[in-house]
Amino acid sequence: MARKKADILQGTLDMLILKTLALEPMHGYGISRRIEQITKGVFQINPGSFFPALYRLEQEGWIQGEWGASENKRRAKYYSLTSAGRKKLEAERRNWQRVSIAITSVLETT
Amino acid sequence: MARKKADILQGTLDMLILKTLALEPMHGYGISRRIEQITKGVFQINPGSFFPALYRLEQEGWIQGEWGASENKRRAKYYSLTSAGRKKLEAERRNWQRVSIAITSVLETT
DNA sequence: AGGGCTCCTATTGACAATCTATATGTGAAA
DNA sequence: TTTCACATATAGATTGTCAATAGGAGCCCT
Repeated sequence: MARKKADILQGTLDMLILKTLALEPMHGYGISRRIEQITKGVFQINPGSFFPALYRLEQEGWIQGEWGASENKRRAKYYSLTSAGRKKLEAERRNWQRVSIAITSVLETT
Repeated sequence: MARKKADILQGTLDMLILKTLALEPMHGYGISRRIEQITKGVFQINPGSFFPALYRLEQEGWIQGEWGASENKRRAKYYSLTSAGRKKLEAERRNWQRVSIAITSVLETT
């Protein structure tokens, strides 16, 4: 049985989380659901990938979390983008442009 | 010291190699130089990534190699795309479309 | 003849980001 | 009281990159 293809392009998850938080602060579960919705299910967010990513981003100082309560009255950790995170997002976005253009140029070579 | 950003988006190298071989059979070194040229140096092909990738692709039956001599009379292994490889390339290409559209849709959400 | 350059293939070991699988708790609804 | 959606989290395996290193062989220059 051939192994399933990765859901998420390695390295892009961080950017997607940062971008989602650039719109508004949100708790982890909410971020993941939002990404799934916007991508129409193309990305299935796996908690085993997602929480380490959140942790990573907080460690780097790009987001910061604070415990609170969700709309459904459950305990939830709300994350918001720091100003360093905003810069990081811009850098990631530029890099994505560069890379996706490069890939496209190879694919379109005749 | 922050770790250097990956040159290549993980998972896309295989597609780039398949696409390059879809144009014409070529030896490994030639493939890597060609990708670097087309991407204007955005992708720096690392032999430590590249040769394992070639090996992988041959194992899967998507390309096949044959020893020969290069234009410069050096020993070189020429690879060509198999018909299974052609199908694989199409699948990878479709997947890339899906994924890059999904990422773009997140980045453009306001 | 010797040195250095480009061509061409290759391996080793480390590492980071993903995956699968599993775990725990809580509020609301049936 | 059972079930479901919400919400966070960890352990262990896998995989594809990376950095570093290696070496032979043809060509050119002195």
